Amino acid sequence: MNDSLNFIEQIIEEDIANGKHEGRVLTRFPPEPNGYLHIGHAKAICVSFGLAEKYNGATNLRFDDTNPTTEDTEYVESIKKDISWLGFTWKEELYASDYFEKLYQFAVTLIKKGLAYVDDSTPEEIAAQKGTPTEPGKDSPYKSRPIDENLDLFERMRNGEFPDGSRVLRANVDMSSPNMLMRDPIIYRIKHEHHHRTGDQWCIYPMYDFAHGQSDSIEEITHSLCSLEFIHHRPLYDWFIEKLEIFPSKQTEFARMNVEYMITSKRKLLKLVQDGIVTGWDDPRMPTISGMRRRGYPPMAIRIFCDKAGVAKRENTIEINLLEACVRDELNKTAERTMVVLDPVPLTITNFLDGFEKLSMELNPEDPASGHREILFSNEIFIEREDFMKDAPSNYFRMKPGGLVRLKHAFIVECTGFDEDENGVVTRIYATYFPDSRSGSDTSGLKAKGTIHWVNAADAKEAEVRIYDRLFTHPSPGEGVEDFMEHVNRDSLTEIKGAKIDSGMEATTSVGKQYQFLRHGYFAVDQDSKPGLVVFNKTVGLKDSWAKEKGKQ
RNA sequence: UGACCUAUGGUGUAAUGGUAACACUCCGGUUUUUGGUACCGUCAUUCUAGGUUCGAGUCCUAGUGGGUCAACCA
Repeated sequence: MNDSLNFIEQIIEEDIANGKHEGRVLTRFPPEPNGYLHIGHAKAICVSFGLAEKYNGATNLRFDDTNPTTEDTEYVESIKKDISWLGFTWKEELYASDYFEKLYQFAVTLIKKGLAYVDDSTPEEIAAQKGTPTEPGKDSPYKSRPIDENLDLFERMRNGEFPDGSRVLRANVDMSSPNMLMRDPIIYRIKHEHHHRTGDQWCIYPMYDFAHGQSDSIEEITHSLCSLEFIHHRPLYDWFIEKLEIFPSKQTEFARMNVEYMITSKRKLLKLVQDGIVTGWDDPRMPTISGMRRRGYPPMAIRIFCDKAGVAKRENTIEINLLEACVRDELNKTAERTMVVLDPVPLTITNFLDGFEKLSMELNPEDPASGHREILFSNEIFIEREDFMKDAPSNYFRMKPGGLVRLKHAFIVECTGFDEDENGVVTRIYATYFPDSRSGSDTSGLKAKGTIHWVNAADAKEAEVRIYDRLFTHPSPGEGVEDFMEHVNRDSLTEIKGAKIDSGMEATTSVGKQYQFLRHGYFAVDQDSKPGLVVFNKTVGLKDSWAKEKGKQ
């Protein structure tokens, strides 16, 4: 594989070489249970779980549930499902809320050391004290409150004696620091709110900065990997660990992955759902893990994609075609082949008389072990409307009057004519077949430049096929416009009702099963399928060099 | 009038002071009973200017561009 190391791997290998933490590697994935996981989370998961896996370590799944206002158990299950689906296993399932008592004691320790104080200032006053990035802050009038008073007040905060917002606990750091986060950050706030796990046990809750690093430390996380925007938090992360004299977890930041035509903002994703642009969080067009799963992206393709995108510290936007290339690559190896006609036009084989012929179709030419399936051929079949042209250019290798074409897995046929309606729309095509040109035992000596797929009319079933285009018309949705909704592609879904599949194939379908529709692309069976009507989602198309050729004219 | 992060083909990632490499895209070609797959080929004066060095993408200095930081969110 690739023997060069990314910068985090270099750090880890150096730590191992130095015998740090006895060479142990323990990472964590810390989602907040307030939404669904998306492609950006997939990247974070692949980095934290992947690195631990690589260095014989482990990863804890820790829900960062310190804000009861927005969080809910409902999300816990979907997050666990998504991580498992990606193929990762966590060592322990943990919750920051498990540490509320410990965290409270940490805060008491800080107060006793004169490193935290209760502040009675209003939110507006605190904001004013903070200053701006270019101007230093000013000390709060409560900064020098005596330790005993702080201890008493903090305990009374816990006991519920004060209303929401009336007081906070602040770390006593440095209001003149150039790093805004070091300007006496709030570490506890009062919220008389029901928590999804601790119920009404608490009415004060720790802030991110006073929960995350300490949770890492409690679990003895060796490498706490997060995205670049947390880099300013690191001095504070280290400050708490130093002052509390607890296990020295280390935070390392890497750039989050952006993908063309995708958004990962929770607020924007929610807007798409609420406005009915998509049918839900798991709509196959959504960049959520559940959406990609429904669309038919194999988990391994997503993992390989994240891996190929790499790990570094600069802003990046990965091309969507890398993701699609990974999906095709995976599906090419695993998807069962089948012939499906999306836009059917009947073809009559005029010299094939009554009855039918049994033919054998390989399930996957990339995997000889996959075997074969029997299909029927008769004098009445459907072919793809776009596989026939009345007046075709010489570089068109498909069916055209007087031309030869191979019917995949069957025979070479010669087009002898066609019917059309008053609008010039072709309603039926006629051809003769060459009995000695049967696939696998062709002795005809004929050469057909093109091969097209077909479905036998007598046993054809109708299916619904949903074709997806990008959800946005711009690779960076929202860029250069006031509202990202201006870049929504209002035509991202095409529903095809009368596609033709053969009954033998229909019998093999089950929700989630992936197929390659020959010459079209990869499709997955959708959960909306009903008895008698299979619904497919188009996962991704095959590369189409004919479309490219046509586009040149 | 600040601090921090960052700068290598179209995109992303390597090269750890010694011939700028790999993947995807693009373009061209070979093979092909999927216009798929597979395979081959083309595509870069490493942001700028100085400096250190026999030698700099890499180290130093200054500039420039991009990003982040002023939630009782995470």
